[in-house]
Amino acid sequence: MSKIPADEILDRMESVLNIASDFTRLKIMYSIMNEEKSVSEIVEEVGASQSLVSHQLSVLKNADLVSTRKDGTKVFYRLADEHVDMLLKIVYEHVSEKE
Amino acid sequence: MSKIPADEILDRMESVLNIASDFTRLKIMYSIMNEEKSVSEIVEEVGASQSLVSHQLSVLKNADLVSTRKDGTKVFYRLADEHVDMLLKIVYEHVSEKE
DNA sequence: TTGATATATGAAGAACCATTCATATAATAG
DNA sequence: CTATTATATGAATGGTTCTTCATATATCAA
Repeated sequence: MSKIPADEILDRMESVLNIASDFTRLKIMYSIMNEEKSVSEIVEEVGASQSLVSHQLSVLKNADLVSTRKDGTKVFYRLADEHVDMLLKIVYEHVSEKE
Repeated sequence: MSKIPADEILDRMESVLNIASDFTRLKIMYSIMNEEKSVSEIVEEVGASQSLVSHQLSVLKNADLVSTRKDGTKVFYRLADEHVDMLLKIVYEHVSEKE
């Protein structure tokens, strides 16, 4: 009989899920799943415009789904923690199991 | 070096995440997390209008996040599978760990 | 059939968001 | 300092969606 969480928690959950639920952002998260990458590397791998990738990286950063490291003119992004990995894996499994 | 999944998979992942990312739908999913409930029970526990709950239940159903059982005039809803549970738990943990 | 209860649905409006385009900032090399 | 490379950001737009209101359908009792 698990109670419904407090509104504040639900709001934060809604925010995280909503931010994860975007085609470009999903691609970005997969791109940096196992190794950090610079913005330009992500742009190339994801195949979206520099502006769009940068916008979406800032959205992901604000939601604490990714974190950054700066080195010279480059900024390297990586997934924030293992929850993000697990989130992607579970959803991947869920949609893969449908016939 | 996990590759980015195919567009079709990403589309489905986007859809599942997007549908999970709603305040009312999160409340509904928590409401039926451990036991199936009828629509009217869900309406009462969630504290939203009958119309809104019904609309959102149909959204959840179409996305295969919940499944149903009919008994007389009542319709009982439950979470579709253990992935939905896990999804909620992981996101809950993620947002709870922030200071 | 009539009434009551349970659930579903169509339409409409307000709010929100992804993407593009143009431009700005930052860091480094020469 | 200037040029270049790397990244970020503001504005605008087109599209989407949550919610409400009103109404419809369905099941059962009497």
